[in-house]
Amino acid sequence: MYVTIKDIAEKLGLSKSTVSRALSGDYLNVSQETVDRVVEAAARMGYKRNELAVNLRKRKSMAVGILVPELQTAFYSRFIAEAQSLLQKNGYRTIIALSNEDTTWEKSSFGLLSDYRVDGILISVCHNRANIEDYSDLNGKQIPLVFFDRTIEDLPCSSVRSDEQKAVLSLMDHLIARGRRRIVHMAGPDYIRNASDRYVAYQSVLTQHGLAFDPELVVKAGLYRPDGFREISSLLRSGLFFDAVVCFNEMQALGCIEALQAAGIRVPEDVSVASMYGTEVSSLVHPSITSIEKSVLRMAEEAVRLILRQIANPMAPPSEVVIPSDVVIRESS
Amino acid sequence: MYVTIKDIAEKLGLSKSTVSRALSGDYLNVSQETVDRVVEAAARMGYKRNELAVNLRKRKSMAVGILVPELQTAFYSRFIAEAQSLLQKNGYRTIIALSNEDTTWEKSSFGLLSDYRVDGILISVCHNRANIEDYSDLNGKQIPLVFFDRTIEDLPCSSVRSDEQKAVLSLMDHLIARGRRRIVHMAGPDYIRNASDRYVAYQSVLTQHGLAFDPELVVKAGLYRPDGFREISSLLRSGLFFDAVVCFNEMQALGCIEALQAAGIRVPEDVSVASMYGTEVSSLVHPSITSIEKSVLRMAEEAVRLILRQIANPMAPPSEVVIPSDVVIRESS
DNA sequence: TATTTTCCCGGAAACGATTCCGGGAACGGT
DNA sequence: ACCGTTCCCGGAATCGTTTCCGGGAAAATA
Repeated sequence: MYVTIKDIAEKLGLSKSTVSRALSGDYLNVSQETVDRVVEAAARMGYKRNELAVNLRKRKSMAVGILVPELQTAFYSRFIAEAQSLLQKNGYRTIIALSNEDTTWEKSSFGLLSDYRVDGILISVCHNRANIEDYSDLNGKQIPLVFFDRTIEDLPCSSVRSDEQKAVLSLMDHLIARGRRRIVHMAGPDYIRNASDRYVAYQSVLTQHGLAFDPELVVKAGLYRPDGFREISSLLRSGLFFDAVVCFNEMQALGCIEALQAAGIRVPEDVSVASMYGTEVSSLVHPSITSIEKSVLRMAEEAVRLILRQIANPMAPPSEVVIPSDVVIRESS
Repeated sequence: MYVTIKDIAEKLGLSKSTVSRALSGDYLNVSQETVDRVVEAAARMGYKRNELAVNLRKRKSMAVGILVPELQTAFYSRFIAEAQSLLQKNGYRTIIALSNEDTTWEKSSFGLLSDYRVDGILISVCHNRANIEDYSDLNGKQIPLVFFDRTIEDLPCSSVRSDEQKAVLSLMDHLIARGRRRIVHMAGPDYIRNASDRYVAYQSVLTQHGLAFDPELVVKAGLYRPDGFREISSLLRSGLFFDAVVCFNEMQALGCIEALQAAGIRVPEDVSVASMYGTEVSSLVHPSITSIEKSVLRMAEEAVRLILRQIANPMAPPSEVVIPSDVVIRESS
């Protein structure tokens, strides 16, 4: 079915070794004439290298995997595009795999990547994860890992994330400057590093500004639109006073705004809403949502740099890179 | 580094063959006791099958590739999720690859997939494609192909697409029922089957309803937000009268609406806007956009069904599946 | 001319699995 | 006691490639 190196060798009366050398550009050990003949024959016969065999033999693949939880969020699709193009410049190909925010899927996708013996993996962990044991398993496979965006604590791996602390700081500074005093913090799952970082920052900003910390203003919510809607609705029913909300993400913020508007509360006149990390959707909806912009490009650059370093020297100590991000003020605040 | 079948064999004093059989569940040719020993040892030693070797030996990979132009559009990310889960149910894994709407990328991604000897590929072609020759090349590789959503004409491959004709029909029926008479048709690139289908349908609907066909109402536009904005702006400047616009996609529609509103024209009171194929963004923006909903699930189902059939029997004649889609009426019309 | 170096190339062993083939042991039937 | 089955298992080939090793011929040096 496929034409192999052996076919070429037989047709040309050469050995497999020579053909392989000619094709791989080992110009020291094969005459120019032979190279020409082989290359010509290969092209004519429609030869295509079997990467499976190459990888098996070389025990590596010149490919890195990118494992993301989902693709709906523009951040991930952009990251993939950027990282892919950077990796390609360095001679690496990419295999994209999904975890669908699910532990089992994640494991199986990781399996796919390691089965194909990728030389490294860029991974953003899925949300509904119970423990980090599996990740140390993954890490135990000796395959270079770089966590990005959603990172895991206490794992001796390199990671790239955005500066959650500073992001929260800027966002809250902005709100406080607008005269807001009672700011609701919608927390995310706390095994995600980002989430805990934000929570810490939230508290420290309050004390910095001499504002009281009210635990009732901290609500744990799911990550999607209905979650935001539900939490804010129940908060409103409870009669608690608040004048601003900082959400975990855009969709949550959307739900918040809908809940507020449904209750006849004006945004941003009565209550300001802001989102950590928004995509273009933030600017499309009405009112458009004040949010933090992650620098996809820089994160991709760092992640690629780190994985390449790790591949080149697996013993290199892991490093954590933190990327600053900007707050974009829009109508909702 | 990795523990192999040979390691297990040596540790247990068995041959590689026996270990392989025990592990692959060939219970006829190996005693239960040996199976148990092998399985136990494999688990204890952390054995992981090298799929590369298996695929090399079996000459197939039990993997199918999904090649999409981009991931920003929710349609593709959803399609991938659906198709992936269906394929998994059938024992296939998936490799996702991107073309980034670029011919060169597409070729290289296709190369990646065929290098890895995937058993089949689901592909949605990229837009800025000059000719279809490359696709016949791809087809010549003897690897089963199924085109989905964006299909190519005149290629002996199976394909799955939505019913553009009927979609245009429903959308225009709706607009005409609303009293619209001069409907602008924003055309897409005509080498894409979807686009030409729509154009034909546009014309036939007009004659069906006894409306005049005005070539000036047909504008060729790019596929993104600024394109919609630009085209409608220039149309407005030209002074041509129209009371409705049917866009190629959601982003284009968004641009249209912005252009109209910028000119002080009300949507939908003065001009209705509708989009072929919208995602949730259509429902989030204000005014929300009337659009056609493609049935991602059904398309994924059909695509997977076709590729599996083609893999099982490469000689099976190609078939074209057309999937109906629904019009969702929102504020913009 | 004899010896060393250089230049190409072939043979063979890997890489890690599957699978065909055949053979020894145990077992039942005559 | 002999033969035919059945049950397990090992040996070896195979998938397509790379790469180490070594060898023969030509070229360069002594």
